[in-house]
Amino acid sequence: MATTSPRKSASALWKGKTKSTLQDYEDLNPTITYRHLHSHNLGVKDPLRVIALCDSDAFYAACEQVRLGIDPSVPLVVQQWDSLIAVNYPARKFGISRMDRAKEAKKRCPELMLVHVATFKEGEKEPGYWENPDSLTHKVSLDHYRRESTKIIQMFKEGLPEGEIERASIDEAFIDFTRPVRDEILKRYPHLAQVPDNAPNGKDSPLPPPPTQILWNEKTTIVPISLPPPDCAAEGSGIAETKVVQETDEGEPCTWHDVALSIAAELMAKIRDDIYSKLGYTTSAGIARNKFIAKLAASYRKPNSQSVVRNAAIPNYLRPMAFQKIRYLGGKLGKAIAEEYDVSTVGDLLTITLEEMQHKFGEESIWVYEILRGIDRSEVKEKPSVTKSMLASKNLPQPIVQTSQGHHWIRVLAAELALRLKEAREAVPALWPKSIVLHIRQGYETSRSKQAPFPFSREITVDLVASAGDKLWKDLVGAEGSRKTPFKITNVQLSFSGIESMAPGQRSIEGFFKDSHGVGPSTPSKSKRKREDSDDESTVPRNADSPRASSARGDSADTTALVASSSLYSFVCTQCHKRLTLPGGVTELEDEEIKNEAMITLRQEHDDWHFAQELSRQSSSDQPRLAIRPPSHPSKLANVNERFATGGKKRLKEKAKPDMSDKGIAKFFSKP
DNA sequence: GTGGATGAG
DNA sequence: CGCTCATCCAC
Repeated sequence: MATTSPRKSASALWKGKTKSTLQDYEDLNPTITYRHLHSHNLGVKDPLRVIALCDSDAFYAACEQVRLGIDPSVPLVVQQWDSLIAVNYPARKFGISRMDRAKEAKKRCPELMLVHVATFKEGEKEPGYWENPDSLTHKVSLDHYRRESTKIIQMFKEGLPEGEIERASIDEAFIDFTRPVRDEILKRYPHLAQVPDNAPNGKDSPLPPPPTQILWNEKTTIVPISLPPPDCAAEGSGIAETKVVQETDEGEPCTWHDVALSIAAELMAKIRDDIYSKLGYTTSAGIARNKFIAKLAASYRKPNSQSVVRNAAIPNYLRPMAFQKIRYLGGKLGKAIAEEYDVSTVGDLLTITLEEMQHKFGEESIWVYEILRGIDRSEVKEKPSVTKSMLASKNLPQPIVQTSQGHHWIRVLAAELALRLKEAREAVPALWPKSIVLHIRQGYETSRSKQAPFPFSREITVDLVASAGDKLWKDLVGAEGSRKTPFKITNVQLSFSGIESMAPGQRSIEGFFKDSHGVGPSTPSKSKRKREDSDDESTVPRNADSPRASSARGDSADTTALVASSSLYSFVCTQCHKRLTLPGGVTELEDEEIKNEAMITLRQEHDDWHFAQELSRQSSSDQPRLAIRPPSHPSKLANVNERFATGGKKRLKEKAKPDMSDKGIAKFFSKP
């Protein structure tokens, strides 16, 4: 095979090595063949792979500066209560940092502009920028920043229809330039499209020599090969201005991969320019062969800049770096490694053989081993545009001691969740959280939580969410309250989980009775079976199989109509002609009010069901991409490790696990 | 499915 | 610091 597996070569190479040599980095200078260039599916093994990480400079501060139309040169910070959550670059010149209090900052720079984040307060449906937000009564909202972030991501996608985009956080995205860059290479060097007749090995012949000089984008910094950066995390460390043309750096010949990097740099610069002119945000980007290096490169020079790390520059770039700064090594695992070998830099760890590391930290250490050598095979993978959960959380400077205060905060949190879900539905139709969860933390104790199914509803109101939250609150705190145990709640979190676009026939009226009126437990099997029966039939709503369908009146704006029979709590849907009846457990109740309420709910939920189905039908024809794209996998570390552990292609076998359960790396990613 | 722990930004 | 989000795992 022309494409040699880096994994194989790395592990084969390392038997018994005690000192790192240039050979360690053979992966960094692969031979590139016509097959490589012409192939479309090499993925992470593509030797011409080019990845960028682009992040917004002092994002929250920039959002406020843009929102308020402030001149970008004025020092500005975003505050949350008394502390700072974002400091723009002009303000940093005054020595202001995120750890400062608002008072300190103002003292350092009297002209400083302080903007408080938007907050929710009880009774308001939307967050606002109030005069005197108080942490005792308000809750911060990051909504505006989320929306601005979405705009930026959208511009990446529009500017690069061929590139894969992965939103990494609210202010960062990875971009896979491999495909657009390859297209451009073939356009600029058309002779590469044809394998020459005299090529010794056909498609597996190496490409002809690349150009000896590269015209780097003028706004791009090229990380030098020989001279390692003064500090790995040299954020804004005044590095000399770059030249318009960089010749082959220090005699290191250009490669086709360098050509690829330079094209990516042009594309990246163009998009960043666009983002600035259209949205007003400056960004910093890193461009390199994989996500890991791209991420480091992005902070090589900030703000409003971009940096390229050529493969040849990687060894010296990584060697002096404190490895605990590397993503996923910042926690317990990094600490354990540091202590085990009593070292701190990447260079220190290069002397550790793969076998040694795996013996100590398990099979999966191959991931760390390769990262240290500039290898990172994680993919740039678009994440689902909506997150699977939504959390609104509030720390209570003044602990809650009675339940009435609980209801207050739940209402505030519910308002936020309701708004966010509503907004999310603007993008993805028929979104529905399967559960609602309430977490509380008391003092030092570990937090407890309760969850419950959340009914589908077309209209997400504060009341709906708050009442669900209140029930959970009663479950959690009610016991304590009634026992008259004093409680001090220091944190409250309300969240939606299991958010998905509604699949038809999912949820009906069950939750209403069970949760609102306590009917469920007494007649659980009965009401449950009823529900399922009606669902099963609802799955084929087009079939007008109800004998009484003709009695339905079709002239209403509603899709359903009540049957005028007072003894029977049922109705026939005008759309699917299906009769829906209240569960037995409910009709046996005395309370007319509840039964009427139940009818309304039943009808509303049935309408909602049709509504959701309609929407999901539209969306599936609107966005065929979703069906065509490969399924998104959990990604990240676990899967990367999985692939390594199994040789790159096969599924993970059961047997791999016992080995590392004991002292393996695995335990550092979970609880001890 | 639930509930807790951990980590990143 | 305070807040949001994701993943993993034991139960």
